[in-house]
Amino acid sequence: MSEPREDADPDSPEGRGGAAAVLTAATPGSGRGALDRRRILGAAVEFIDAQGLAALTMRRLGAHLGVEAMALYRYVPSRENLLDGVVEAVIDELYGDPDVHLQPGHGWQDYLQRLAHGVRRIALAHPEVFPLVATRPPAAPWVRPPLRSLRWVESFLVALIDSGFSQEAAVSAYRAYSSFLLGHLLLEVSQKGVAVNAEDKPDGVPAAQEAVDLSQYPTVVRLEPLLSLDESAAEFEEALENLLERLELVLREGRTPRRGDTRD
Amino acid sequence: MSEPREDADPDSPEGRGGAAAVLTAATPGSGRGALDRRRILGAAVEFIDAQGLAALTMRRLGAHLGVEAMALYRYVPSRENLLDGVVEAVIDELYGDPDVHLQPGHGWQDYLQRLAHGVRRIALAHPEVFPLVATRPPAAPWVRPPLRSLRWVESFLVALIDSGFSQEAAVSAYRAYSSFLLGHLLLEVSQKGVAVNAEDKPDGVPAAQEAVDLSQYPTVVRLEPLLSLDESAAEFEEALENLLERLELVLREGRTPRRGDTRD
DNA sequence: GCGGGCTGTTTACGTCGTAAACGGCCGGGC
DNA sequence: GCCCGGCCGTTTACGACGTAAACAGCCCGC
Repeated sequence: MSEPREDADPDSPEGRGGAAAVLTAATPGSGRGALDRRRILGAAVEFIDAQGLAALTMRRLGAHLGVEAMALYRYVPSRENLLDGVVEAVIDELYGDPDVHLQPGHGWQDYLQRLAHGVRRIALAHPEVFPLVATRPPAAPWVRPPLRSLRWVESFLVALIDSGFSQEAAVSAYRAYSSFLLGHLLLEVSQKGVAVNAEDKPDGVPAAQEAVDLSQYPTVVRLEPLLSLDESAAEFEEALENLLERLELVLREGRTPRRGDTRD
Repeated sequence: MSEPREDADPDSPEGRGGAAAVLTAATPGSGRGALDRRRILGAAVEFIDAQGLAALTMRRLGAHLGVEAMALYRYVPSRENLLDGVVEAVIDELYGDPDVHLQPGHGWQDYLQRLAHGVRRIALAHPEVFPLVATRPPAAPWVRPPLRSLRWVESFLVALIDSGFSQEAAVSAYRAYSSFLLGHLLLEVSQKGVAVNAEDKPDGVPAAQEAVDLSQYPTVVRLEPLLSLDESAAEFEEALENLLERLELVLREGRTPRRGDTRD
């Protein structure tokens, strides 16, 4: 494997020893025996990480666990529900991350920073799962991916309100924060996915250029080196800090971050 | 600059007479006959809009066109390729939108505003397709959804560079803009999808509350009315203008929008 | 008039999700 | 000690799916 080596992204899976292994480690000493929902979900995450989402079928997942497909249905009512469980299992890894706290001990900015990086770590650890996190319908319309559990929504809102945000501002911040995380991480993860896919199919000829005609896009051609640079980590940091500054303004001026609307 | 006008969202499908009907209207006078790729893709978009992505199968799409499934394979090599074509067809509606221009006639801010609203209009017109736009692997890793065509990437970069952005700043702006659009629109569209799904299954009992126990989340309960408010349009506007202000700063100060990194 | 190439149909295969019936095993009541 | 009900994984089966391959009607240039 070729390591990209920007200067050691602190959120990259191998870059630190955080969460991201909680589930598979949860198998008790008994080892191979004893199916249960938790073990099935863990195996599904593992399987998707290794083979991709499209490769996950009930039969193959069963085989991966040394069992027939139908055995899974004792613990999982359907494949759809299994996928929901996978999403939940993956975001639940946040609870195992020692750097992310449910309560803000060092201010709301520190809280949001840690939370954002925790989610980013999960996204990078499970790039094939993250699109699922992004697109599965949430429990309620106002629960927004990627923070899909009520417990985190509660935690988020309390943290901000306790820090002096108005209710409206806290809700507004929740929305802005969700959009930011989702957009950045989905793009980052899918960019890596494309790179990987392109890399692991060596079609005989080193570059099987089905390439479209680039001659009509001279600027794209000229900037391709720049476009190809992976600055995900820096961009993420930059955009996150910008968002926090915006929120800081909202907090200090005590206004709802709305403009031009005179209704209230 | 155009006024936001929060009542009557200007990007909602019925709110204006823009694009979004280009493809299906492309059927020539001949009416029902004559299969071709374009007509198949148009029908697929229509089908997904009406029945949802999960309902799209080759057989059903064939039936929708009055034809057997296998007939489609004369024009479309596989279902995967069909989905790629659907994504392309949908974003190509941008070309039919009279409010979106390939070249900036009134400055880069106007250009980016129009482009953003054009994409938003498409997302709202095809909420079931947009997740596909967001998650299908793009042609190259540096082509970022939702602006997935080289022609628009070229247009974007040229517009900004001609307006005085450095090459680095233009690329950086492209990334920030893509993340912003993707995050906001994916969340907006999926929020509406959930609302619609919840609405169109009346399970006998009006509210078939499979509801989790909310008593542990008092803040969520208290803020639910606020959380349920749909302020998508205002949020979009606010975040877009904020992004443009950020870019304006970058442009005026002539610096790459990086902070705290002393390398250059 | 006729033969070849389009175009849509028929048939067929392997895989999928999952319902239903089945069977072995194991622990508690007699 | 024995038996029996419930748990848990297997077997079998069905209809739908994506798609390969063979086929049939039609129309156009010769």
